[in-house]
Amino acid sequence: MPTRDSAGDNAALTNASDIFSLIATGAAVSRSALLERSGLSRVTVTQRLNALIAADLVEEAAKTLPSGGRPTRVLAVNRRVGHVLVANIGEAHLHLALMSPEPAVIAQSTLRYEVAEGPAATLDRIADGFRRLLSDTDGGDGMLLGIGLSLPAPVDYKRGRVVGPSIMRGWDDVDIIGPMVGHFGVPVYVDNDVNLMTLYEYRRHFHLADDMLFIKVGTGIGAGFIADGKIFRGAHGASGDIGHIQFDSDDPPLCRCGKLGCVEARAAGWAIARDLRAHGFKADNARDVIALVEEQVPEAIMMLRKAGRVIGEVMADVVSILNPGLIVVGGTLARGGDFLLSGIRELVYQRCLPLATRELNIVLAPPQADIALFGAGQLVVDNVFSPAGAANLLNRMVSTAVRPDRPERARRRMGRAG
Amino acid sequence: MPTRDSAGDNAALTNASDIFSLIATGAAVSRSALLERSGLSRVTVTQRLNALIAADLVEEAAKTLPSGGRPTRVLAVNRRVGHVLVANIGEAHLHLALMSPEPAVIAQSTLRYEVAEGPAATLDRIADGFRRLLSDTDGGDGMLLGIGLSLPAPVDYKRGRVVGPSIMRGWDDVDIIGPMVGHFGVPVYVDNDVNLMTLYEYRRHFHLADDMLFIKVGTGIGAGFIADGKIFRGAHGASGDIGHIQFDSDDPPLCRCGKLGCVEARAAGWAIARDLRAHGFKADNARDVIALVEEQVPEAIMMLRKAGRVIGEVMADVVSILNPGLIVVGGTLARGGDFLLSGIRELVYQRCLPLATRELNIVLAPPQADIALFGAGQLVVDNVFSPAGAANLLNRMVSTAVRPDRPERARRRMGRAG
DNA sequence: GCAATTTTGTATATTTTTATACATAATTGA
DNA sequence: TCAATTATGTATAAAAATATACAAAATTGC
Repeated sequence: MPTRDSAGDNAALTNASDIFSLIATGAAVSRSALLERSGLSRVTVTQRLNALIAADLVEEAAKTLPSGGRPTRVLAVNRRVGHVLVANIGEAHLHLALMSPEPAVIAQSTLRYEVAEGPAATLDRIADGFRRLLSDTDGGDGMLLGIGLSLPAPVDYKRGRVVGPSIMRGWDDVDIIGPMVGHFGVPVYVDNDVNLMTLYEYRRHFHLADDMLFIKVGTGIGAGFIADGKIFRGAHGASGDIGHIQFDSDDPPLCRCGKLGCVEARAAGWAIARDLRAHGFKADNARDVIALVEEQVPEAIMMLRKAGRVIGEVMADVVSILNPGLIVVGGTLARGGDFLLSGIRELVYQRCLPLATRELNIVLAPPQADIALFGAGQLVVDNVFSPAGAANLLNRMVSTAVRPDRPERARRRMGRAG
Repeated sequence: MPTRDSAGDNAALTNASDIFSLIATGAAVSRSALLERSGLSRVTVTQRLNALIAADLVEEAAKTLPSGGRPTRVLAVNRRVGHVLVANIGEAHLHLALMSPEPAVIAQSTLRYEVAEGPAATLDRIADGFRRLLSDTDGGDGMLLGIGLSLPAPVDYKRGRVVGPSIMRGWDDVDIIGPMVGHFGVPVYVDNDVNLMTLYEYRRHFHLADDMLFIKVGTGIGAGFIADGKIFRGAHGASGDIGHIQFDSDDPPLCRCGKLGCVEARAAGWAIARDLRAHGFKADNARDVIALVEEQVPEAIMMLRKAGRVIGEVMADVVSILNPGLIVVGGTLARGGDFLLSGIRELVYQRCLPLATRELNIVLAPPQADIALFGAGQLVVDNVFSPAGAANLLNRMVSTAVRPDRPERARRRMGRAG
């Protein structure tokens, strides 16, 4: 049986991971909520909470909640408990960031690269960039909690690998997690960029809903889905591939995937840009299309409205299949606002039975940059603060003796209870 | 602090609900697995397990597993621990059954009724029928664990109510659970029949898969979906409504729902029967269609193949959206075998990208009657044996002092350990 | 036939948790 | 102003769980 003092405090700390997780995930932010959610006795909750407070992992917020008697003290994870590293791997850029657990950007950098460099070299550049971010910020507060990577390709989440040929040439079935864990020795998570956008929109803006369908309409078209509060990924990480659903029409356009009549070939940014070029306009991508719409160019507006109806057509099928209560539309073309949304709504309300649509909300995502990057941060935090992740994290903390920075006077403020 | 003996045994029993749940759900069926899954110490596991064995809730199977040393003893819930009551409410029949927890039928009965009788009268008839089943079998072993009801309409599972106008006229937003709980005082679960079919097919035949899409092709067409081992129901219980997805064609047929061109209007049993009648054949429903197919009537075969392609068309969209690893086709028309399946496969493999289909299995459900009824039984058992359900169940058992029947000599075989 | 291995049984000391109790703090409303 | 209410703090006895240890059972393989 280990003697008291440092080893004893460490045992108390690792024993408190369940309380830490409840606070860190927001599932319980007061002593009474901890009592209720943990199933432990009041004395044990106090003992474990005191261990977390003594270690500066948890703090009592200045905020209290009125209760009719003594006010309830709100608890929160110390924001200096640690940080996460995230990267959004695009087709031409690597966007890296060091973030606090909110997640909020502490520092960031953007590197140009080419897919042809291949995954090994790219992951090394990302690792180098991460190290530079850490050294530039003097290592940030506390410890590195984990790393998140976003990719514009289908990802088998469990295996942490890109699945199938995709625009990320050379990345198919490549181990991404292994090298990154080798570099930093922390948990690493990889996911598809639309899934990460979906996660972030949900957690930041729509977390009160049980489920949410997110449609990303930009250069390409994709969807992410939250079911019972969690991302739904499908058997191989390829769910939400609505851009390549085809439907018949006269003279169906050829898609980049090689099939005829795909939704993407009709309504994606690149397809609208193509049609605008055919009308003599200068447009290469979704951003150019939106610029023309914002200039009130009638042809651009007409094509965006038409794209809305095409997207609405496939949305109607999705609504029949998934029965979502909320649809959020984001991505570059979403900046077209009601020009896009009205077409989506028209087809969805026209095609679906009333049962599926009478309580369905279709809204635009709030404008914000780098959503996939923030989604990667959110993914890391969600995993690291989960019950299993918290146990692992506290074990890591006691074994490396790294605690959040804390002034001398605060050290060991609380003795062991009971 | 309660004194020992009866009260002490009861506390030991309710304290053992977590162990009971692990065994009952099959998550752990040996002492070492219980040790690993419960997180408790070996002595505590033994103490709680002994309490369950003493109460005849759990038994050591004759079966053992070789381990290289002393063989591992397999544990199982005593099948006399209790029973469940289930009802499949159809459009013209009520099919009731008393089942053991496997679930397996102990006794059953079928009653004719009319939807127009309304929910209150119908639920009373079901309650009467349930009481008759109980009295005919002398109450069955142990206690009544719970009740499950299957309905051919969208069901908001959390609220236990039919949602929206449906073929169950008069049932919209009616409280079904309340009256049934009032009658029997046990947990009651209500779900859509296709969801229950999906659950049963999954748990009985395909439980090793992470996800499964089930298509019921009969009089109507509907789908159920298992994601991460659980039924996915959508925001209002209306997911899987693929029968009313429309797609364009010349002269689209009118559906029963009032829209034009629905999948159901083209490929459901009633639609094929309509087309066969137009060709002079005598056919009213899916069963009649299959009878003609089994007689090798060319027109019936041609229409079934065509229905397969229509269903395949919509399945292709579903595959793009959900990325399932497995599709199971059931319902009356599934008895058409490859006449139906070949069309489904043709369109799915043709329409979807290789990533979505290269590891996709499309199979027929094994032929079995009353799948929705068994699904209702499975739903009850899954809930009652869950960690929370098991805690509730053991509390109910100690408060009513009802235990599985047990001979005198086996009583209190094990004293309290430690 | 027997040693090694793995599972299961039982006992006891130590640690942890819970139950119970008394007390203080900080509102809230009459 | 003060009693009532709710949250939080602290202490102690009792109960539960864990760690540790020794032993027996039932294979398995040489």
